[in-house]
Amino acid sequence: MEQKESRRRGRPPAYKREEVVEQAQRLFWKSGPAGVSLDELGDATGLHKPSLYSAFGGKAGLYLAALDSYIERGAPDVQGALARVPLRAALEAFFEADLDVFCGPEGRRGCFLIGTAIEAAADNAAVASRVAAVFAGLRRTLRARIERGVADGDLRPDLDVDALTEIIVSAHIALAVEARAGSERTELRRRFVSLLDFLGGLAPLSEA
Amino acid sequence: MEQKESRRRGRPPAYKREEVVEQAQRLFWKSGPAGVSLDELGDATGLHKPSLYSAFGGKAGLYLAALDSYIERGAPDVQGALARVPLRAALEAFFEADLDVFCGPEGRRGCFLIGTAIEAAADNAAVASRVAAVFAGLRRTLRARIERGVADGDLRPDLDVDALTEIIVSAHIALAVEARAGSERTELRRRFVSLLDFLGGLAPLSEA
DNA sequence: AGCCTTTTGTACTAACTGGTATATAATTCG
DNA sequence: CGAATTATATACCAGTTAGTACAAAAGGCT
Repeated sequence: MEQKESRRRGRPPAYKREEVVEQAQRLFWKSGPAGVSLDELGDATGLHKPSLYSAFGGKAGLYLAALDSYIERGAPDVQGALARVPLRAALEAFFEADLDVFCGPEGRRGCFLIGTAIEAAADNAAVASRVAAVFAGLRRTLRARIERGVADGDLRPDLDVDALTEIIVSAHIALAVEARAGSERTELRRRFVSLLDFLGGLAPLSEA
Repeated sequence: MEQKESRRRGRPPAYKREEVVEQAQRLFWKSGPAGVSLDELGDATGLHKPSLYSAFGGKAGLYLAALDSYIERGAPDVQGALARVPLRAALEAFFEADLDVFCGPEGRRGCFLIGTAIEAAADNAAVASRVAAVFAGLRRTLRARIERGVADGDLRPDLDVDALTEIIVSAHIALAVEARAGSERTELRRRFVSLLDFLGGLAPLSEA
């Protein structure tokens, strides 16, 4: 049995860690890790620098926390979207979930990972390994879903699953980049629908 | 007849503008606009800050010059690659030209425009409009080449040219992002070959 | 030569950078 | 209550930032 952690000694923190991370993530997302200062982060989170420093070990640590939060909670819900059937509905939901995040209420800011982590990955091994892991995981998940589509009879069995996976991954990345570049959500939706129509047209993904 | 510009009065500049822009571009490419200081730019270009300032009007102007230089001279030679026949060879050359730039001798730094301009586009209208123009031009060029492929008999005439164009553009963007994220050139080549095989497999792009 | 124009190099500034020392406030434990 | 512990807030630091003032240099023009 796990017993509830006995209350910590000393003065209790005046902030909730997740809220701080969330605000920091918003700033990093908008301006990139290099474009945000500790002062701005302090203003936005309400924390003063010493608290930020003791809680996260500095700007790099705070950015890493924001990245982990994105990976665990903020990123598009791939699993949920891909649970749908048939395959076409799953992929449509996948791309729509992308746009929910990339063109959400905060504006057209693209993907936090693709947009900022790649900037930071060059000189931060911890970031680089997370980026690699996320891409690898996405490929694995998509390929598994497409293979299930073949098993379900949603897809012609003679198509190259790896190539199809790459097409979907590439479209995902391109959506993130073009959202960030300012494309309208409706325009981006038009594109992935056109892609799915194309794939469906040459090897119909059946409706059952 | 144009007569040679009479030599300017005053002390002649001790630098060549293009060389300065080239060095600045190298730095911006590696670390992003926000990650480079005027001091670093001064060191790398050999220019002192007042010269940089009078020639480009500050960091933003220098970045814009680097971006324009990339668009005009540094970016992959799309026209040259797409001049080949048949269509498959043209697209192969197009992606190979991408990799020449994205994974060139300077390392895996991706696409200058996709990697850095998107960071800067958010708060710089001049950058945003260039990014939009480049993407639009690339789409136009690719679509025209694919249409020619249909006319040449390289491609089944019933396929959706717009969707095909988007697949190629998406692959181009994804190559840039993944190169930046650290993927090996051979791995990236494997991907676009697999994509072209896939497209060729379902609607053979004839060899003649 | 001597004047004009333009670039160069040094030195400077005021603001900002990430990070920290220190004193104080809030809480638990005894 | 008082001691121990943890967090907060202010003030500070040394280094860096983008940008500038100014005098000297280098060329053309007459």
